[in-house]
Amino acid sequence: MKKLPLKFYQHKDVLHIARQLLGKIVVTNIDGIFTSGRIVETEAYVALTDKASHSFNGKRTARNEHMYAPAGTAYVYICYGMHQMLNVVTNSKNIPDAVLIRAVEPLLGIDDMLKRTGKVKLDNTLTKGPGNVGKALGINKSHSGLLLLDDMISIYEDKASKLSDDQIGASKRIGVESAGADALLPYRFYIRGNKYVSARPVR
DNA sequence: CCGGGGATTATCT
DNA sequence: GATAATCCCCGGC
Repeated sequence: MKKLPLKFYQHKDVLHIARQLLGKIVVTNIDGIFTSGRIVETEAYVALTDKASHSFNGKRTARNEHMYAPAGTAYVYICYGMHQMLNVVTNSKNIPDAVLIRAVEPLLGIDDMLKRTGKVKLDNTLTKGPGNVGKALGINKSHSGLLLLDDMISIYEDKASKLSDDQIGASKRIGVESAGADALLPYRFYIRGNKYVSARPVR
């Protein structure tokens, strides 16, 4: 396996990247512990025009600063005071497009992921939903700003698992009701039938 | 299986 | 002081 190149993240269409990230492998190497998972659900946040994005209308604060970093940077923030949310920054420097990693299918280091989450046995709740992804992979806010080509958090291409269009579903995003009309945009992507996907597709 | 509500605190106004 | 890109548990069917 090889890491996704910067060029992958520099694509101008964040929706395209959100779809292409499905099936890719996230690997973390944190405090000497390797864990990994296959991405099965993502959401795109579109620079400037998207009311659901932290960077809507060019908003820029200490929290979302890394959304303005170059493509291929990790943006990690805390949600509801406790959940560490992993995002991939795309497009180019100062264009705050990002993709939220909403769910993965656990691969390596399942025992360590169980320890981190305090769970006793593997089931679909281990890495279902963005808060659980961050917790299981050992990701926290201090990792925001790291380049995904470094070794702490990286994403690999898995040539063995190419997805066809009919394996990919789309829906409105989750938990962004306050974004008004933008909450209805079909910016959420998932692998159909995968049990780690965080919610049922909305019709 | 599904919906409601509490937990918990960084962040922004 | 209010809100939040969530999660878990509980009760009802």
